[in-house]
Parts: sequence; C-alpha cells; structure tokens
Amino acid sequence: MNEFNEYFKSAFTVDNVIFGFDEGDLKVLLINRGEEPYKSKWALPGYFVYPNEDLDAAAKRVLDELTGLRNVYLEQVRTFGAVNRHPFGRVITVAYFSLIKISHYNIQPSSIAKKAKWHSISKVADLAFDHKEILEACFHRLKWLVRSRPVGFELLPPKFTLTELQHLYEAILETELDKRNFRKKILSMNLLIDLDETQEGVAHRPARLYKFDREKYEQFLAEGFSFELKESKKKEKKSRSKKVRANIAWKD
Amino acid sequence: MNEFNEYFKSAFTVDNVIFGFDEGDLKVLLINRGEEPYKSKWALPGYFVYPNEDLDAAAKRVLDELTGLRNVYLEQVRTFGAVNRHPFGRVITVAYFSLIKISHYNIQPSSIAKKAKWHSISKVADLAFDHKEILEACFHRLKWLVRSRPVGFELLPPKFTLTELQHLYEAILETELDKRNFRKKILSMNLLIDLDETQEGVAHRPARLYKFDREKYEQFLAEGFSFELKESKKKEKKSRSKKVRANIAWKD
DNA sequence: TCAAAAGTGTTCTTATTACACCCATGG
DNA sequence: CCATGGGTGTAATAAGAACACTTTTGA
Repeated sequence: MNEFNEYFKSAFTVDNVIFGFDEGDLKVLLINRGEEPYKSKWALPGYFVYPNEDLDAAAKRVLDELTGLRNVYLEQVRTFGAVNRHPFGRVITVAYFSLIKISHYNIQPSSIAKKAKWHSISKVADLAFDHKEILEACFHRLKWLVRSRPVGFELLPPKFTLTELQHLYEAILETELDKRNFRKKILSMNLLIDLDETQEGVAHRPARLYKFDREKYEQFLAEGFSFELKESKKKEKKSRSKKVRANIAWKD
Repeated sequence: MNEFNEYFKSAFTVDNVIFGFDEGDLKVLLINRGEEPYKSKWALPGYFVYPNEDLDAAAKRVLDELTGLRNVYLEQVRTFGAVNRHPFGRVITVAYFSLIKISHYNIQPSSIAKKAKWHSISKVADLAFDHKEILEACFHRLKWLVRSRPVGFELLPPKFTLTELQHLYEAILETELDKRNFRKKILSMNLLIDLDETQEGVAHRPARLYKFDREKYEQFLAEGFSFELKESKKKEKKSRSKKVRANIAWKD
C-alpha cells in the first residue's frame, strides 16, 4: 500500500442536523463553538469519526452525547467535501439528520451539551464551516421524506392532537393545509389510534388525543406498501399474467 | 491541530455507478480488477480522491477517464463507511451515479478502460468490496429519480421513439406499463419535440422520432415546477391571501 | 356571553386506470 | 399476405381541492 500512502492523510467527520418541534415551530439543535476555528459561532453538532467506528455509529454517538437519546430516527443525507471546507486539513463530512421529541430531550452533563440551544429553522443565520448548506440539504430531505413516509410522528410527543400534527406538517412543508382535507387524509391511512382522551385545561373546546400506530406501520412497510390491495377488478381472469400498473409522477 | 492528528490517517474514494441503456436493457459499466485486492473480480469504477480535489470533481474525473464523457448527469447518492470495507486501511467511499448515452461512449485508451464492460443490471452477481450494495443503492435512487424528474432522456440517443422511451422506463422501474397511458402521460407533459421523422428500414410500421425539449424543461424547473399555473377558480376574490394547497403523498 | 380552537361533509375537478382494434412496413 | 410493432380514444374510478358553519370549553 506504499503508493497510496499520500491518500491516507485525511479525516472525516459526521455532522448531525437534529430536528425538533415545539410551539408550532420546527427547530434545530445547534452548538455554540467554544474553540477555534469559528469560535463562538453556531454550528451543527458533529465530530471526527473514530478510526474503528462505522459512520452510522459515529452519528449515533454524537446524538447520544448531546441529547442522551438513542433509538431515534436517523438518516444519512449527503457528504460534503469541498477542498478547503476545514482549516485543519482535508476533512470531509457526512451529514445526517435525526428527528427527536423535544419533550424527551434532557440536557446532558457533557460540556458540549451546555453550549447547545434550539433554534427556529426559519431564523438560523449563518453557521460555522459549510453548515448552513448542510442544514439546508437536510431540511430539503426532511421535506421530501415527510411526504413519502409518516415520519412526522417522531417529532411529536406520544399523544398529540390532529391540529398539532397538522401544524407540524405545515412547519416542515412551509405551506398551509386545509384542515378538513388534512384530517380526512391522515385518518384514512389508519395509522392513528384514537385514545378516547381529550386535552385538559385549554380555553376552548378540548381536542381528542391520538397516538401513532407504529405496529400497523411496520406491517404496512413489511408488505411493501401493499400495493395492489384492491384486487377485485373483475372475476379474476384465470390468474392473468399481472399486467402491472406503475405510474410516473413527475413531482418532487 | 496536534490533538487531532490521529484522525488524519484515513482516505476516501469515489465510486461511480455508470448507467447506460441498450437493447431494451439497463446496463452498468464495470471494471475487471487487475490487481489486489479482489483481483479479477468485477468492481465499480472508482479511485482515491486527490488531496486537492473536490468530491464531485473526483467523480467526474473517474467518469471522464473511463468514458471520455463530460457534461453528463451525475449525482451523489450516499457514503459507505463500514470500518473494514477496505483492506488497506480506513477508507470510506462516496457513491455517485451517472447517466450516459451508450451510443456516445467511446472506449478510452487508458489501461483501466480496456478492462471495462457493460453488464445488464439484472445479471450482476457479486462485486468487489461492498460494491454490490452500492450498486443497489444507486439503482434504487435512479428508480426514484426517474419518477420525479424526466432524467430518462439522459440515457437515450438524441432521437428516440416512444416505445424506446417506454422500454427504458420499464427497465428502470422493473414493471410493465400500459402503452396508451404511457403515451398520453408523456405527451401531456409537452417536453417532447416531434421531429416529424420516422424510423427507416424496420420490418413494421416505422415509428415517429422525438427529441427531448431541454429548453422547456429548464424553464419548467426555473419556474419552480410552476405550481398554481391554473389560477382561475373564481373571479379572484380581492387577491385572497393565498390559501395554499400542498398534498401529502405517502408514496415512495 | 365571548373568544378560541375543534370538529365535520359534500361537490367539483382532475388524474389514473382499464381496455382492443386498425395501420404501415419489409420480407 | 403475413408477421411485427406503431398508433389511437373512451368510460369508470379514485384522488385531490374547495369551501362554512356548529360545538365545546375557560375566562
């Protein structure tokens, strides 16, 4: 491996965009840097990947040290590798994002955690390194994800109202949604369990509480999204060689 | 940067899944490795990223050296970083895929290119390193991409028939599509220019030839997919504060 | 009794699916 | 004249979008 020695002089980090949702607002957990470079600038939590550590494990570690949370939604997004993005040398970074329930988040005793603070996604100014770009890429991915899978629940407390859920979608998608259509759609998926409880102590008609039916969702996934559940077009022509339907969407 | 020295001992590579389409079949360009490790196994084309080279530039270089092609569709997919994925040390790899027109591909004089061969995507057996996994991730991404954007044209020659286009979609999506519905949909997008030419020398009714209207597509993108083009619901209530519509798809 | 948010259905429009026959060419 | 793939339309169904009033609570 002699001829390749020159390539073994670089490093890589993970950076984690930790999303949370509170007060109707989508938030991201940022660290105020205590040291150079970019001292006292806000930055994404991240660290070098240890020599004997898988990438995903590094992302989990960073998250755990900061929030104390483990089994949360975590996904790799993209790797950023501009030549001069880090002043210490050649460092590329693998960006991850995770979705956590802010109510479950407890500030950790680690020194790094004391520097952490939630920021409204819409108010984040510039960040250290290329972290603003990373944040944007992760937000974009979340937007897409939330349309294709019901991951939104990862950000809500275990019991929530439909309005809270709608506000979450609105915050992520940066749109307004029609209340009736939203409810119709969300309920028609049968992934919510009506807890038969209501809010208490609110100065208006209390809302029903729901929880996410994770079991049904897993089952749903396992069946490969159960396409072709209908299967009752005609009286089943001698098990016709499946003329498949697949549509082309051209949306984002 | 003394305390971080131990982290600056790793390397990273790019690996490129180069897709092509020929004879109704989706193909990938693989290299037969001439050296250890995995000597004489098939592998994805890839190489170490040079110390002063951006990631995207490295992916372009690998592609160019192999195919002589430049301005082609190229996209980063994901980074693979299991601890022991490379026998030389800690090497993570950033996976890219590109879409090229096989008809434009000319074998390059480089020694590496002489070892290259197109393989039908459906017949690829195991590959060197974790390349099979990388290939699958890229194929999965392509499947998704082709439903959300008309990138299929990148794989076809400049002039093509609707049936060729349909076959391309079928190969990527691994389904059959209904001919009439496919044509209706594709033509309704107005992204095809009817060249008013037909095939020659075929033993059946010759098909019309089309080309992709790239200009219209760019315009389309620039207008942000021109949502809300309709805008003629009622007689425009005093420029109502846009009650936005955004739908939630729950598909893949 | 007021303010504030919860809750609830129907109509219209658009998109998707299913489906079968005639046409133009070369051999 | 036959084999091969090219080309075309319509009806049924499903999904999405628009839209407004009544209900329940606490202050």
